[in-house]
Amino acid sequence: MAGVNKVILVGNLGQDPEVRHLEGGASVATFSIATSDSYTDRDGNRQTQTEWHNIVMWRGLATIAEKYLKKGSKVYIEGKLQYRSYEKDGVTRYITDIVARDMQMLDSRQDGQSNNGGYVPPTAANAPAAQPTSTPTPAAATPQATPDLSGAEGKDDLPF
Amino acid sequence: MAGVNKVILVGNLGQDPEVRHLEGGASVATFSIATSDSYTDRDGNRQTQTEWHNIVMWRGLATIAEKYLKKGSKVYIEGKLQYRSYEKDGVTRYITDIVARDMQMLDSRQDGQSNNGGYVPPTAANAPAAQPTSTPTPAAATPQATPDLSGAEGKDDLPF
Amino acid sequence: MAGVNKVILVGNLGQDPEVRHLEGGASVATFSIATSDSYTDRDGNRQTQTEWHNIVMWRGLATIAEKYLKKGSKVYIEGKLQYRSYEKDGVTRYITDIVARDMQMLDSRQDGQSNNGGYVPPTAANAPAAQPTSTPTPAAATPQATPDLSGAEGKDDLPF
Amino acid sequence: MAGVNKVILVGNLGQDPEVRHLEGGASVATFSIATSDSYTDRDGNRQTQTEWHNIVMWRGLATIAEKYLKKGSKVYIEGKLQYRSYEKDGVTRYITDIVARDMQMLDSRQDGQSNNGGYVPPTAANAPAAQPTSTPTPAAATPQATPDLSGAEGKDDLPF
DNA sequence: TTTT
DNA sequence: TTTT
Repeated sequence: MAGVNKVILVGNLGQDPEVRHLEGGASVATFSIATSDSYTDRDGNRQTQTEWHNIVMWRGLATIAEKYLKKGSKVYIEGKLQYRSYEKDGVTRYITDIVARDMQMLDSRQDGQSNNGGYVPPTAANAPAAQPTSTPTPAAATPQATPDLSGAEGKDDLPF
Repeated sequence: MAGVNKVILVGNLGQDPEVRHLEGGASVATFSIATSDSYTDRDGNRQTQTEWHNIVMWRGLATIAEKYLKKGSKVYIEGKLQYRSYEKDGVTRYITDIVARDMQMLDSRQDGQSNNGGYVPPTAANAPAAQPTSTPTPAAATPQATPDLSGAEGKDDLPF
Repeated sequence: MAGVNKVILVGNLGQDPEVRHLEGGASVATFSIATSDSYTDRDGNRQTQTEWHNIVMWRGLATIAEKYLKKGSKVYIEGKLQYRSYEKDGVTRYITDIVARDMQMLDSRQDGQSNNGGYVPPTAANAPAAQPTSTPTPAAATPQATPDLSGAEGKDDLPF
Repeated sequence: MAGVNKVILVGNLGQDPEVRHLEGGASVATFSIATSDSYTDRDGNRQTQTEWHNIVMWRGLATIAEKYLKKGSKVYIEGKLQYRSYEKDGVTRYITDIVARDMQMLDSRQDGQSNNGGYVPPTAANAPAAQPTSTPTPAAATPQATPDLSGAEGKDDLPF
């Protein structure tokens, strides 16, 4: 009954999002993004450490991910940490997911065009806050990640 | 057409929240909180710099602020920066607000009790996520701050 | 003597950074960046509200800003809120700055190249964490603050 | 070669910090903190989901953790995600750590006093930002977590 | 394993 | 104007 659990990432997708459409109508997108840290070690050498984060997006965000994200895309993601485990071959595996609730595409529109040769609808490509537009319909659960009512932030305010 | 505008604060209220109930039914709470920074100046002296932030809470968050926050309360606030200006005596004044969308009370219940001698209803005192419970009905505007449907996060999800 | 004062922004520069080199050897870069919020008003019309943030960068960050940022550049900025005022014509003006302590350039290198025709040194352009290299002596810190309780964000999902 | 990897948590320690003093002189504190999420399930029942986060603190932060944190303490933590793995019984185990670079104690001094009956030195108790005091010298690594140059925040600011 |  |  307490707490703040917030993750903020900016990184690039390691592969195209994998999207599953659940029975209840909800969809989930999963993919990983890399963030890198540079530092100078005790010998004065420049080192880079890369971390790969498992991202999970539900519903509206999943739809946007499916449409607009692909391997290499740079994104801003805000979400929360969620830990889960499962049994496999008698061994328990532990997984850490970042369940997104806000996402921003950080590739310039030009890049998108030059990269995939396709036309990217301005409204979508520019979509400032890629948050679920569809209602967070309580969806079918899946064994691996929990539904998020994602993308609530900001979408709601009226300026006056 | 894009962007992230996020503020995260932990500080103490400088005064009791001031709450206004608007015609449309919405309410707004305003107050300021202090955050302090310490650093050592070039003369080796310890210095503290305190910043006072204007907080604006709408609807459900305003109600919670009215009920549970008071001068001295320590809070965690997540929100966004919003700038506004108004004319007064022929001079334009500029104001910066942090419009909250999530709030956490950081005073222990014991403290509350010892401070005000009153009983704090567990359900309320414990309110884990002090987010607006009332629906973010687009509310009546005010000349000075824009309504935020604040506290949207998380409030929406159903786990399945 | 306590607190968290953190701002996270992703936006585009409204103009080239203005850099001043101070007597002591330090330099400061200032510029503004825009973040936009979209929402649907009560008439169902799509509205956008743009906020312009004053950014201040010191020392190493100022140098990087001077070299690599220009009007239109997209950046991630982490910093803190700082308020100041000054007298002008007998009127006190209030200013809100975001003093950066981390910056990330979010334009693809290709973009940079095509935009300014210049070669962007990989080490700099890629610099993952453009943080001040020079440093005011980190001083002794010690901790502690007050009560707490709360529990807000993300309170929503279920793991399966 | 770029990225943001940031975690912000507010939660309570599940046990006293475990501190190890390494040969090189550095120390590491590890402990876990809980954050909880509440939501209403489809049957209208209030549910809580708790996540346990592994926290790693180096050097100065470790020292502060050792001195001031204990089971039940409420803290604000800012850090980064770091993944590691190790072999055990022929099975590879994966661990996710949050390497802290800023920490704030959120328990009131009064609470601390009543809890442990001890006197909390004001200078220490008041320390606003519990950041590593020791220089971020790339330190001896340990098999399980990489050194963090933690405690960068604020180190650069000049108030003017 | 914590908190409320 | 708060906190420590």
